[in-house]
Amino acid sequence: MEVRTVDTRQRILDAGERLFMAHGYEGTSMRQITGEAGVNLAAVNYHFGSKESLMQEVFRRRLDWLNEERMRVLDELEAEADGQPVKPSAIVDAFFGTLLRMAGDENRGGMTFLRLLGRTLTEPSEFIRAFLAHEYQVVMDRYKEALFRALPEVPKAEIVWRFHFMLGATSYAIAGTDALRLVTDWQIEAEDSTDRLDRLVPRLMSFLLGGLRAPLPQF
Amino acid sequence: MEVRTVDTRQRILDAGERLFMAHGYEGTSMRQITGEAGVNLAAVNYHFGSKESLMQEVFRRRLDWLNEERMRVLDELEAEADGQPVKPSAIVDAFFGTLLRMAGDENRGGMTFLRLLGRTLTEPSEFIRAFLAHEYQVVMDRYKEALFRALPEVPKAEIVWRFHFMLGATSYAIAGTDALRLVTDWQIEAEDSTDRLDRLVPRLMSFLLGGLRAPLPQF
DNA sequence: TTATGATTAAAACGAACGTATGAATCATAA
DNA sequence: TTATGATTCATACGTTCGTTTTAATCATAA
Repeated sequence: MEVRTVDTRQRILDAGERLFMAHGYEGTSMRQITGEAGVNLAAVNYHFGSKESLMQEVFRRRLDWLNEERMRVLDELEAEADGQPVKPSAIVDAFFGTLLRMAGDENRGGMTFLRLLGRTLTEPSEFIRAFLAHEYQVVMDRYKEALFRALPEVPKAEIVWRFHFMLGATSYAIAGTDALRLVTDWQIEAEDSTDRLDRLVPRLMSFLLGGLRAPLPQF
Repeated sequence: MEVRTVDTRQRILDAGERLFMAHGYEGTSMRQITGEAGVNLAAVNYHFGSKESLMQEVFRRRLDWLNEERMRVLDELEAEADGQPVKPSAIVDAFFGTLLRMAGDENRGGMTFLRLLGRTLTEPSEFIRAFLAHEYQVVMDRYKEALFRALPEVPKAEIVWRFHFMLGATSYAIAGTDALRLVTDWQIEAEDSTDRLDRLVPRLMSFLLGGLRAPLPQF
């Protein structure tokens, strides 16, 4: 628990976060990580035990705060609502807005972690899916229940699907700052990256709410 | 160009498609692929040259048809419209509906390819991103232009963003038949897989159109 | 039937992987 | 100052990776 230790752990976590984001879990080697972190190759196994454990720690460091924050905000909303259902827009903002606003906070991983999370949600190795499922379970259930109460006229299965679609749109919007160039070329280049994030939140929120409240499909 | 050759190539492509879908590009080894295909290890390099080229061929085999079909459908729609803008719902269906309906056709890769595509869009290795960008460029531009004309009152940048969000929701909906269990547990289990797909298309379409036509965000 | 080119097969290549080891170095408390 | 436990370091281990090589086998045309 000395200065150097904390520093080394931190440097490894930071490098891992960035490299896993850029090249994926399998595509990143321990030598890349320790190289970028400027520490010895053996440091990862000494401090974290294994590459898998490092990956988990990279996520835990950020998700613990995020999930607590999501719980806290929803608690607040439900307290304010005083028994009444919380507005859908407030629920969506509490879940996705909180996530997106993380990207503005470099101390919480900023864009890097957000993009890592986005890409990991669609490329889960077995061990990472199990880990994420476990970390997310409780929060997910709370938010689903809140949406059920907020939209009593919408079938629950439909809400679950739309939650899923919202997750996808958000993951992709985050993960794909590069893939974005696949869809667009020039239209968005003008905005710099912080400006882009500021505008992304309301843009995405409008889209998500529009989708959530769309007319029900006719089978 | 004999029977055995064609068969070997096909078996490798099928195995590669399935394994890349399940474990990602980096997470799949040539020995897994040739093992599952029941061919010799050297067959991949003989027939495709390298692992990267195999990956590209796995995509090309499906995307060529998909992109042609998307072009054909949009051509038809614009011919019918006879100079007038095509309805947004028709454009969305031509792009995303065509994609989703591929999943019902086992001869075109079915769910397997669709999920591979979905996950690859968020985990692109450099070489794969370049390849997809090249394959998609022309089709994307056509559809963007069609949407610009269909929604003249919406700023172009906004349309591009929303196209991007729609891509994300769709990718995730496809790729995440497993990750889905992260969000839901029981609600959807009841439906079997073909039934699920039949219902997914209208569900997703409602969501996408709701998002596309949502009120513009206030900055 | 034999010659030829295409394909398959077995084996090996060097490189890179994640991990483990044991000695050197550090910070700290006695 | 010395002893002790924590950390860093260089190095090596055994595996697995994608690829290459060389020989065997196949199908086909002369």
